[in-house]
Amino acid sequence: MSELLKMIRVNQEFLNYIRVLKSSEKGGVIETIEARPTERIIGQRAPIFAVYIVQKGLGKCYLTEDSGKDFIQEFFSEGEIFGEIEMFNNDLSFCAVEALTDMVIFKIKKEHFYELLEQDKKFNRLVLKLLAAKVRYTALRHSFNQSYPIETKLVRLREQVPQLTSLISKTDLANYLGITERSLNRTFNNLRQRELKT
Amino acid sequence: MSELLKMIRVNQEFLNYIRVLKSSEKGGVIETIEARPTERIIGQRAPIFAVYIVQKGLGKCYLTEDSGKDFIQEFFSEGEIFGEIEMFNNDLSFCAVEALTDMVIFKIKKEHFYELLEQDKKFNRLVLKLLAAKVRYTALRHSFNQSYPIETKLVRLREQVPQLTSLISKTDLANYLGITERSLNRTFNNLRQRELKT
DNA sequence: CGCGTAATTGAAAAGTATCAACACTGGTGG
DNA sequence: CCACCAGTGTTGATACTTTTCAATTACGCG
Repeated sequence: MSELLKMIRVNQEFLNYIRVLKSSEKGGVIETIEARPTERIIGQRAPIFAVYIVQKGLGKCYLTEDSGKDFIQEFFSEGEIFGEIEMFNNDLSFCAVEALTDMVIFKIKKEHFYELLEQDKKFNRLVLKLLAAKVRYTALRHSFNQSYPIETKLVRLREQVPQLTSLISKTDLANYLGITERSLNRTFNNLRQRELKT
Repeated sequence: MSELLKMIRVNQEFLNYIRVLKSSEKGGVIETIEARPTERIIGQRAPIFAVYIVQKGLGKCYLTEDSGKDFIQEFFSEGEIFGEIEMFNNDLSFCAVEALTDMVIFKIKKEHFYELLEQDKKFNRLVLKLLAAKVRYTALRHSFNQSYPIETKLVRLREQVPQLTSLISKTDLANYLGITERSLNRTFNNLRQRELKT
């Protein structure tokens, strides 16, 4: 697993292109909305009428299982899109999306999203690319998550995101890793102790 | 989690369309290949020059972690495509694909795949759709896998695939669930005993 | 100050992996 | 035809990991 598994996903290339579109003559179809921390942008099992692209800020995409447990699929930041999965199969959303910080978000209504896909080759290509990246990311993360002990996962995360615990709450972290907060704490403590000894 | 999570994936709509293409004037770009059980069709971390669509048979898509553990991403059957993820970002393959039964497979070379995407709107649309379905499937499976005990997972699988153990080896089953064979056996035994008592 | 949410901890219980031994199968070659 | 082999499946005992539960503390904010 030498593959890169970013915890907080971004897609600068896509964001740039959305900005280009926004300032073009057809830019009218791209709205801008805002969200404050804890605000839910889309709910789980809800019909979806638009896609959203993060312009600024940090959000989480999570789903609540029947057992009551939450599982966080991904944290997304600049350039990441959501709501698009549901567009293609007319599904209800399988994730809820919630803001963790103040966010600024582009919003494109369903019908305009379709139009763009049909009429704008570059847009079409970027969406294909980003879907492929999502599949890859999700698949690799699942495999990694199943194959290594908690400690390894935590060490990885800290390497990537040094400010880990200040950015993301312990509760969210635990739900991202699919473990309990108790286990998260114990592992943190073990790591800390071991680091002091050396 | 009332969502449907098929263990063995199929995509009849896509397969039908590939067949239509194959018998059209441009059908020449679609080759047919075969594979026998245990044969590896693509290797992990290999460059990919074509996409493959299953016409008949059953295959598994798995990846080997540094720890030596195998993790099975999915089993695919008729109409499922693989190799496409790597096309869009010019990545090396992150999964190996291996035949479990005799297989017949359509093969479309990279450049022709691109052409189809650009020139055939319906093909383009079907690929978008199928990528979205893959994201959804992978995400839901990950969540489910992390959130429930082994027993629940097994019960689910058996409901879906009654002939489970005759179709898929215990080793593969364990690797699909991300558990050891020992745990798989114990859980099967527990279930069996409990069913006898009632 | 007081409320609610998030974080922390210990002890006990439950779940899973590890390991090592053994059984079953189908194919291979002497 | 039998002995052997490799791969797969099975099991018990044990050690380890993780969750559960409940009790406590810390923190931000009106």
